[in-house]
Amino acid sequence: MNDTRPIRAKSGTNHEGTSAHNRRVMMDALRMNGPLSRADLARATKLTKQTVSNIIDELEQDGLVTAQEAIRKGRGQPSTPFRLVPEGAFAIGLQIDRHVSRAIAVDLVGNVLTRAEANLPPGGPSRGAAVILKLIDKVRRELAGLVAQSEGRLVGLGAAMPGPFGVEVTGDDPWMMAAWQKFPLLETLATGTGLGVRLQNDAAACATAERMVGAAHGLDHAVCLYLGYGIGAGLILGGELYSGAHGNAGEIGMALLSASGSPTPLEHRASLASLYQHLAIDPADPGVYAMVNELTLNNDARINSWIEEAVMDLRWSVHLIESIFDPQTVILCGGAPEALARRLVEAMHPLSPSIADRRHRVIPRFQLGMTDPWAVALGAAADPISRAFDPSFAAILKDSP
Amino acid sequence: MNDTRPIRAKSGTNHEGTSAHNRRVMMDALRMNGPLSRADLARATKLTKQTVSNIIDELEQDGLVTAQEAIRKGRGQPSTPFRLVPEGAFAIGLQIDRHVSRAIAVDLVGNVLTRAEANLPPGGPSRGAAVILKLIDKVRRELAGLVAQSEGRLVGLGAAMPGPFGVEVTGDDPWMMAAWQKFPLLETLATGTGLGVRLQNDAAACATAERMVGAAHGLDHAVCLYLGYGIGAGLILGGELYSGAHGNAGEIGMALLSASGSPTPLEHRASLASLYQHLAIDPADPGVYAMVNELTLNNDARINSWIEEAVMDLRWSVHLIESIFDPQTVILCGGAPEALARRLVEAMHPLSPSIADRRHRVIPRFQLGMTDPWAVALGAAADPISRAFDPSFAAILKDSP
DNA sequence: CTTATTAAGTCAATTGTCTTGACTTATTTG
DNA sequence: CAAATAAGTCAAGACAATTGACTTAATAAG
Repeated sequence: MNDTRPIRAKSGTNHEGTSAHNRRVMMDALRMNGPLSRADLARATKLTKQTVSNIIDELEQDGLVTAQEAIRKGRGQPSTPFRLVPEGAFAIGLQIDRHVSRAIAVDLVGNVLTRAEANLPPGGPSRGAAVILKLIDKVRRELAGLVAQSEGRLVGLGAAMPGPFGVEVTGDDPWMMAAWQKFPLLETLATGTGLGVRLQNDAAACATAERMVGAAHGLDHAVCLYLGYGIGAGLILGGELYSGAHGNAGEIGMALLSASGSPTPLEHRASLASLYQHLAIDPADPGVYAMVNELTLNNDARINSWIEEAVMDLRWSVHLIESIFDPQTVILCGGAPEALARRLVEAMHPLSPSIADRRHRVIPRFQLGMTDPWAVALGAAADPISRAFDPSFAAILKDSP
Repeated sequence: MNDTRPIRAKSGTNHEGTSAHNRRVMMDALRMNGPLSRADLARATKLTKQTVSNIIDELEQDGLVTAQEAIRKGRGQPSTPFRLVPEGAFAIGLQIDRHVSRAIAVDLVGNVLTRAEANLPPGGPSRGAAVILKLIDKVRRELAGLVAQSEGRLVGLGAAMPGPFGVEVTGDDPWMMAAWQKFPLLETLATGTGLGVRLQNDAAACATAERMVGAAHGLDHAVCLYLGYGIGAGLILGGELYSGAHGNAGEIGMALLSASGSPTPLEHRASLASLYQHLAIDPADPGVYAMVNELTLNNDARINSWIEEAVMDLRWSVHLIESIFDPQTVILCGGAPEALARRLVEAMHPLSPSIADRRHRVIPRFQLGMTDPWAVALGAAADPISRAFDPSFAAILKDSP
């Protein structure tokens, strides 16, 4: 019996896993509910007062939470609410887009401290990598200037770029995304910055941002429809970001709009790329965002006709997402100019009847999320924070670090 | 500060959570890899030999694992492999279909011990509930006759029926599924049997079955396309069944086949319902399964024309699933007669090019799973087993029981 | 054939973390 | 001012994993 096949198994856990989880649960409770007393935390987490006291002491010593003024609220000893300390941790987020890269520094609660962007030189990573590293360094030094000892509290670097990953790019590739795909980005960033690095696609990053500080805050099942140069979905399933087997979950842009005839990917119709084509403008022009915004505000006829078309496809997408994921809400977020995004969300009503038409619904089926060119970078930065502090199955297991 | 709003938080954990998790991890490792020695388990789970020894002792005492003969494999003391004891636990599965109900008893490793089916009287649950309870009781007593003390080892009752749940049924409803939807099924089953009961839709049940003993065994990301009277998808995401916010995730049958024009739900074209309509036969006839099977084997022209149409829609579905979920594989399973399912899987090739075309792929993109009218009942029974013994985040937390 | 080496598994003590129950503190109510 | 109530602490205890030395049983090497 030459038994060399690897044994596959989930990892076990031990006391430290327990403790790590409980710490995360405390932080999560404070993030979701605002300041809470130790007694509140004990009730909410089903741990004992004593355990909570010990953990809160630890977190306070680590500079992650702090006590507020005691509150009298009836009989009994006044309670001492604790809250998260924003300066308790920082993370850097990096967005690599087709012709621009953005870096951002955020704190524990998602405040943006500093940010910077740079145009990416043509030619892909061969020259772009250096630009990116410089950009990260700039943001990092600015952060260090703003906050003493920020370096020691940097929990990681999150990167986001358009997906899909691990697939040969076929067809035209004006922005050298194929080259970026092949480039050892994670290694370059890790060695270049000395930080832990993770990569996700831009839709997933947006979902992470919406979950930390946006419309998906506190929701365990939400889908973010990211309308950017392409279109994708970021999936919050069961309280965690879902990435699929190869990090490509949510690539709804590839979904085909009909089963027969000449199948058109959603992306060819509902995406900024299709809008640019419709308007016959150059997407590489740095002024497109403002231009589209203004055209939208001016009720431009070509924009309107595109919206009319796109809305049909977006309604279809929302219906599809609701049927397949059964989420609490669908959020439109990401790279579209704000005025356009608003118009789209308005124009979507009425939505197609779906399984999501529930009688006692309180959260809207479809809503507008962040419309900010920085949303992806913010989400990229939110990822390391989330990995470091949010409760998750993986964090309990022994093989996570 | 009248603070009566509920505080939402994840629950903490303690020693028992740790221990429960580690027990589950052991069982899971044995299920996935076959018999393993304590030393193997220690390496695989990253726990110490000593811890593994203790846990295995416990599991052995509980009758869940047992030692096999020692194996000499080189230097050193021979190892003693342990394996799961099938008779260590049992569960009952119940399928409520449109005109028939099936009950099944399975053991810890998914062996079917006994099963029975009964036609459901017309009129929905008012008369059907009694039939179902009698059916469960029959299977339960047969199980007790086969295995001494099976009652004490029954971990629960799993029920499966067509979804979606919590939605008004509109349109025609020949099988009173609306009445079943409103009926307090869980309560009736729980009080009628004294067992813990959970409900899922039939596609989810199939996925659970495929994961325990079928094509999804050992996979963490798999989607089961369930072709039955309707069509749905059972989702294994991140190693666990995903049900969405309201238990309706995977209702792909409602997905629309085109974004514009007159949108047709997938279900209207790719489902046995559509086949029956195409063949102009009565789906309530208990002989349909055999009839369709025979027609398929006889290369019937009407079947072939339906297949030709359906395959286009199924290709679209697989492409959609791959784009959105990025799974390791897609499995066709469930209620279609075996010959038909085989023909469909063959006819699906070549699949539409998708993100799932990876260079070093070993698991097929699309494959045939269980084609057995009992698959849904089996999956229903697998669910309590999985809940009782598989590692999961929920099992670690304090509020799970 | 003897000894070294290797690996599986056990024993007993230790450590880390949560729990328990009694106690202290601070406030409101009557 | 005493009783009631709630927050929070203290110290001991319980539980489960870890540690390191030890035992057992096999093969390999000289």
